[in-house]
Amino acid sequence: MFVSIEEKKIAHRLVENFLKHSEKLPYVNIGKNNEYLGWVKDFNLRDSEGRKIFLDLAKEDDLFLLFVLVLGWSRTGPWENAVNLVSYLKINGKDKPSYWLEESNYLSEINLRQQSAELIYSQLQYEIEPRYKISFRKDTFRSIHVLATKWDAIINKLEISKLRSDYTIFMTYLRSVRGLGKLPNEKILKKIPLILRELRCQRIFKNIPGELCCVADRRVLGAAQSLGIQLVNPSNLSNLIECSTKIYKLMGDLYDLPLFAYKDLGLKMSGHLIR
DNA sequence: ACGGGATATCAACAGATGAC
DNA sequence: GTCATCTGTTGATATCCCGT
Repeated sequence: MFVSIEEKKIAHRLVENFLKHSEKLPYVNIGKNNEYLGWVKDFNLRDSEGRKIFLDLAKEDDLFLLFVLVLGWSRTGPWENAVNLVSYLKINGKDKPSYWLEESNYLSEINLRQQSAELIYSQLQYEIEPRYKISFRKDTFRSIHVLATKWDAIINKLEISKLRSDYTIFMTYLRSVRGLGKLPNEKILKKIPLILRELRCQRIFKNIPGELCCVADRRVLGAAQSLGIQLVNPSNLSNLIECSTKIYKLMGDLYDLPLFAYKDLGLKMSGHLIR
């Protein structure tokens, strides 16, 4: 996809602005070389004993939770729900694929979900209070079960992708699994790059290209539109990759975050920048 | 204060539209 | 006609709103 000189200028300004204000953005962790360190590196949450909640993706259970996070985040609702769901599973020892493989377990988790949401709220210390009451969607649990049934295959595809240095193998496979979307037959798409982004950020797989790591969700697309950056509608895997590639060309190792944060930067910049 | 219906929100999907 | 892109619909659920 074509990147114009004007788009490069817009991106440059946005990145400058983003870096200047990144400390005020609760969801942003930035490293010494102005690179994004990843979302799961630090959720800005602590358990009752004051220990930070985060995912170490070198551990298989935490890797499983990264996928759960993505499933939760791909649902409607405040993003806090996804983070709290992952924290609930981690703190309460429900972070193993084998647990979710059992049909009786995932069905009982559905029934428990209201209590679980209240439980985790009482178990955590928040640096920033969630905006709404924590709640867990029913359909997310079925998807976690499906994830568990495909877990070995998913790991296998990741390994093959690593060996061949082609992570579209993994993406294509994940996209093909039915039941990871909110309906039993639906599939996941938009948030697939997030998985690769977090793995790249933690350097678990060292040959993941940044071009496959930018999320283009509604918020990112909206920001691009109001800034005058042209992105295709990521309605299938090839569009998604095209979109992610262009964002990476513009933003580098900050990925989609400057665009994601655009709203929160309270920008006066769009007026000057576009014509 | 409480329950039920309407509304807003989002991503995925499928059908419609447009370009060649 | 084929392929890619655009648009409208679908479905779950939290929140809002109103009557009781």
